[in-house]
Amino acid sequence: MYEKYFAELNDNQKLAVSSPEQTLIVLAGAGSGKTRVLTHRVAWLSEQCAVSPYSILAVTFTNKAAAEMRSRIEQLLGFPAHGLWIGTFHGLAHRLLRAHWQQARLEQHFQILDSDDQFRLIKRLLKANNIDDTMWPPKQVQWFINNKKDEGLRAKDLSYHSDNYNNTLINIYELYQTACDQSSLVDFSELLLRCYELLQQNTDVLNHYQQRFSHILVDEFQDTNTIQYAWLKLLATESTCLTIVGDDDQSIYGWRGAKVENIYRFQRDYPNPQIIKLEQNYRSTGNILNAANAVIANNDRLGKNLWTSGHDGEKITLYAAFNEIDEARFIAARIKDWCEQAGCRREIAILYRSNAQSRIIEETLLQSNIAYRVYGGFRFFERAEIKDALAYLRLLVNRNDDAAFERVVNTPTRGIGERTLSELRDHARSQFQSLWQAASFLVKQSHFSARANNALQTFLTLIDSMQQRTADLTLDDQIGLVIQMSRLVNAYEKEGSEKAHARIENLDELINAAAQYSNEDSDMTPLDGFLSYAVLESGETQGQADEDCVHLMTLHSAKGLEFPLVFMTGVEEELFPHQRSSEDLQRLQEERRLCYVGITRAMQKLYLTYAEYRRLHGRIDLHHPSRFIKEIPDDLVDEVRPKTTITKPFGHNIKQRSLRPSASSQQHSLGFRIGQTISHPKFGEGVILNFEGQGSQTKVQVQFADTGLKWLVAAYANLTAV
DNA sequence: AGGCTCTCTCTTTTT
DNA sequence: GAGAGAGCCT
Repeated sequence: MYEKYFAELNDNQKLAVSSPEQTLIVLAGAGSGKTRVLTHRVAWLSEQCAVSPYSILAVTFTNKAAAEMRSRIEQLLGFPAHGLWIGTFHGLAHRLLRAHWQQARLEQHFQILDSDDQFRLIKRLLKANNIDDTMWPPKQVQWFINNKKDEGLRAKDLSYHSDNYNNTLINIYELYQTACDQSSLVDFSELLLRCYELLQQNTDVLNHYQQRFSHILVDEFQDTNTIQYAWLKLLATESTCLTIVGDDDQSIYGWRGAKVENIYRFQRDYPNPQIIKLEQNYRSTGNILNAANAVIANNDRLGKNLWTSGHDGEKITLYAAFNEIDEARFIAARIKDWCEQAGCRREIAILYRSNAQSRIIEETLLQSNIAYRVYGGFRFFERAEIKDALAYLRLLVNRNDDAAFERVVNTPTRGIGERTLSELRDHARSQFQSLWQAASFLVKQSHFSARANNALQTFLTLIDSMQQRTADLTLDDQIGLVIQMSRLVNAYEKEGSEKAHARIENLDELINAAAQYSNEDSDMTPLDGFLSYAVLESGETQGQADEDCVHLMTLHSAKGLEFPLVFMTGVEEELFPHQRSSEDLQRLQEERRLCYVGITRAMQKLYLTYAEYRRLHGRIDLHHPSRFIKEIPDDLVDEVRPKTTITKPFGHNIKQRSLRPSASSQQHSLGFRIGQTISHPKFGEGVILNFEGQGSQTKVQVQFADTGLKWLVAAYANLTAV
């Protein structure tokens, strides 16, 4: 009778699926069937342990993971799992806040601020309060606020020091929160923090959900941040059954607040958990796994070792490209080979550390007639025109939404200039009013010039009449009419460019999206629901999976995916590990985990490529192979060098170079020698400490008296002997 | 208001 | 080198 659940599961997976323990930790290595265990466990609980789906809460990080989990569970159960709560932390928090908006001290029609909205709001606040945005750049302020919220800290929880920088940040945080509250706006971090406070401060609400959710399952636990952990801890009582699944080796989001330590902490907070390691890998060949194991072994970790019952497979190919163009051509050639041997493009992924790397690869694939698709990047609901249209809708729902007001008051232009707006802002601020309230008041007073007054009045009337005329329409008709009345399309038509044309198409697509949207089991109005959906689930709908394309994406976005053939590109110091991560041990270890994630994406064949010269930030620089390459045992790697035709001028150099770059070469170069004092037109006098490279690409390291240590390309540096 | 030039910076990304 | 943003000019 267990066949249904246990078919195709190994012993440890079976153990995890059917564990009767109250607290279960599944340490699931890459490709070890983690999602399968999670979905089977839900089905198991539901059917074998008679746990009602209503009592189960499953938490993930992305909408995609949540959707996939739901569909796989329903497939196992054979019926739709109504009542089962599966969602992202943010999605679930949002749901709770909507249901208990009063206790959460929110307005019923509160709207969600995305990162871009948040950034703009902060920028406006800095300006309005005359805060120097070179000292406190909006990006940093935003990071500070989100970071504090992720730690569960309000402005009042932070202490002032003698440090003016810090104190100002706290003040801005305070100002920002006041502005959000006044406009009924909730940012992403606020969703989590506000929900935490809701549960903490309302025992009736907390008790209700504590009793309801007898079973809580959390995926990707290594990605939880402080507030998410605290939220779970609130929700889980002594009798709650908890299953957490995670992999400390795949924690790659520390930079946005994720705390790997939460896995270790969990073992202290919940005594005697059952710990099951899933180490059998069903994805990759032995060689690939051994490489991954060898690399990750250099980290501090709980310790797992992936193994496979399959064969060793091909060795990993390491290609030392001459430069990034050569690297891209090599990849294109290997893709051609693969496809000629009956492989197809959709089996292939090209991974890179940073998005900037994709350009050369794209150009090369284009030239080689290889269809590709770049993942990540712009999302539909983040496009400017879509956000404009949505801002009109937000104003319909809530006139006090200052962020929306700012966005569309003069979009498309209707003669409301900067001076009118700044007067409006000043008045609103001094009277503690929203911009809408201030505008209504001042227009009535005929406060502005006749022209400005008129223009503002037109805008106010427009919004009001939008609301009246759309009141009884269906969601898509509502949005259609709002777009029409906003004259956004007319403005783009006038512009007439290709870009403007695409924007019009996107607006049409927005209406389509609205027509397809339905919020069955929610007490929100369709418009509230749609607006929240647009912010919270803005991506994902990347269809066209059936096209036979090579996948291009960052290492980060490759997590959770697998491909028969994988190219990991730009495996060079400075780039990977990224220069900004290589000094700090914690961050370096995260880079190494990223490398581990990258390697374990490959099922059959893995190529690692690096370029000896790469154009980065506009400069062509000599690059060393990544330290991660050295961490892979030699016997797993086949090293390939560029064909001599490509690298002729530098061939001797490349042959000479070992993977471990030799410390310092004592040779003379271009008439200079180590220890020599030279002069540079800009940097002044300095002493030559080192050389790198040969011929016209020779780089020289100089310790300048005034400006410190620098690497220069000798041929261009214009050095003169002193 | 809109377009132009100059300057500056330069990961990773989901919600 | 490229894109974003600020500031300036028309």
